[in-house]
Amino acid sequence: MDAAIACFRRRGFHQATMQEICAEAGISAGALYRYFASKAEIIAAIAEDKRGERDLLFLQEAQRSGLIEALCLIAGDFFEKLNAGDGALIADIIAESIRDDVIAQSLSSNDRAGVELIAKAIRDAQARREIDATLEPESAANTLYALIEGIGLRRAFLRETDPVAALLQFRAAAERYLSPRT
Amino acid sequence: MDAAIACFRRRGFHQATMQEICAEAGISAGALYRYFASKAEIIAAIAEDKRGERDLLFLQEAQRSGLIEALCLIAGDFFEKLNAGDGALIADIIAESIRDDVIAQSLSSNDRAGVELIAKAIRDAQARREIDATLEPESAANTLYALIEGIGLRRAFLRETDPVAALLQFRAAAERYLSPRT
DNA sequence: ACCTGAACACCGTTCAAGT
DNA sequence: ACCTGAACACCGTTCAAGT
Repeated sequence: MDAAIACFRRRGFHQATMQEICAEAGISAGALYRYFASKAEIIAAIAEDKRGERDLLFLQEAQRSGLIEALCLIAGDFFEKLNAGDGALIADIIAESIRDDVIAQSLSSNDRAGVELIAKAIRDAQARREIDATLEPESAANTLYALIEGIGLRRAFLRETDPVAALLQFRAAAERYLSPRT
Repeated sequence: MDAAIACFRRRGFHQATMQEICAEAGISAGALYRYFASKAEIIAAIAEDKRGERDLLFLQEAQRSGLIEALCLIAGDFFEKLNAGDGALIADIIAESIRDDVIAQSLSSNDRAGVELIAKAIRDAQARREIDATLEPESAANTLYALIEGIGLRRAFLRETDPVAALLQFRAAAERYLSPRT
């Protein structure tokens, strides 16, 4: 899987060949297909593997510095990845997920867990009167996720991937979106 | 190009073959390569062709019903497309744009024109005191675009492509984002 | 039980040959 | 000048043969 990550990052999902991944991993094509049923399944495994240990960090930051700082942690991470050249790969994963039900299912459970985590932090922040109490937590968490991904992909597309500028844009939008109504 | 659209919609960008497009168009492979230098160039031509006549409609709606209704026109259009099954193709186009500088350049000029259009409508709405006057128009236009694309792609990924629900989500977020500060 | 790597089916692209 | 379609180089995947 490390070999596949290296190859995909270097050449993108569709450009990287199974032969290259085999060479990088030091195994034959037959052996690779013993562990992954297809090329698409390799992405699914990679993406699934990427989340997890960040969850704890997020909740800690939400308690210590507030919801928006915690969101900026996630957003900043994502923008760094895009700036490092993973944009096309991320878009490939999205495309592959939209097309393939099996991949979508294996990724969306992970995604829903992330949304639930943010929703929980939103409820905490509402209890602390830090943000608007009339926001529906799940829906707001989803919207914030969409905003992060949308800003990141747009910036990759427009070749404006400076992660600091991207984070400023997200922070400003999130503050407006979350601030209490009058 | 109509043949390519039909094939891409039916099977996706990477799954559709040049042979299929040739058959659908009723020409040979050689003839196709007389008009398009590569498969990637066909997407670029399609995407470039898609905008244009909507611009006038947007400005009229912005004048008649306000900025948010006009934005909902664009967003609704986009969500309809995703619900009709174009999500994977759109993600493919984004991935291809991020990877390929030539495609990115040909698409981004069109994209910038769209952002400029929204920015203009934002300035008008600010003059009418309809929305927050402290928003920077270009940056806000970009953020709204990112929000539309982010919501749409996320919903396609999560298999929740009902365009009415998507539009409600966008409208609520846009209202919060644009409303005057206190 | 697990791996190898040649072979298979198929792809995007080219170009000599036609009209 | 423009088109045809067989041929080329190369891809993801398989499977008989090895260890």
